[in-house]
Amino acid sequence: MGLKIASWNVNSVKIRTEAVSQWISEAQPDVLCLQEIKCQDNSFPRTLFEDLGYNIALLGQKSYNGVAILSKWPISDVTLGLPTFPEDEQARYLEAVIGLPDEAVRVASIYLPNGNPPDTGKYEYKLRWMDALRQHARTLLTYEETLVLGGDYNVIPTPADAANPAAWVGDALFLPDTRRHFRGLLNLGLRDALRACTNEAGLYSFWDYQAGAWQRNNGIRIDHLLLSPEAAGRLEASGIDKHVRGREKPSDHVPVWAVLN
DNA sequence: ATGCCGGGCGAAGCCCGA
Repeated sequence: MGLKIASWNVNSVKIRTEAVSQWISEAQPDVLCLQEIKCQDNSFPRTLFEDLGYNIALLGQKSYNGVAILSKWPISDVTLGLPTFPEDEQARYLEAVIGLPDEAVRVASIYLPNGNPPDTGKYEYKLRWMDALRQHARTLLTYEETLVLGGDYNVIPTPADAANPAAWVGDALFLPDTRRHFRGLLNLGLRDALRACTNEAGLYSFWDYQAGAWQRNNGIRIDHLLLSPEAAGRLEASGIDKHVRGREKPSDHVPVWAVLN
């Protein structure tokens, strides 16, 4: 069977309760990292997901951001926010240990800042956040655990990850500094799960609501699962559930997933 | 196309996302 770990920016969990429960019922992930839940912990639809058989860890925030981890297995050792960025005021990082019957797997749900427009403090914040993530990931890797850092990285890693890369030149998702910081994560020894399985172009995880981006398949791949060497050695498959974007009231992102043996 | 759609908030219109 394997351990299925997924990540999905749902763009408001309250609006997306039906879509999320439908996908969960079909895809049956063991662990699901959610981003942009856009609600405080006390208004998260907790019982809905508990009834589907999930334990829940939350770092909510009013109106914006907010991350969650759902797990069929027990959750412990929850970390709220990046330990390397304690003054961060935005709910963008949640980490927990998933207790499988005979092992533990560490998982993080990440909502990396967008960073636009690039000539502002928003971009400085993005790069600072990426520095803090790299610093923390370096520590996590010393544990030599099965580790999955899943989330909306707001990074287009390469031109092959955009339908129209020229349109993203100068954008905070694709600037050389952004891509350099992302490579910094990979160069720690983390592996992009999807790219460990395929070099195929045309695989996207986000399509803008505007300008018929979905209808034209004008997408970008910005949601990623980064794996420690221990996790990468167990990787059986990885994919993107593109069809979810074509449903009623979709998020602009779709679920990405990996299966470990 | 530095906002065309679609969220939140809160009850009109602005802030935000990528």
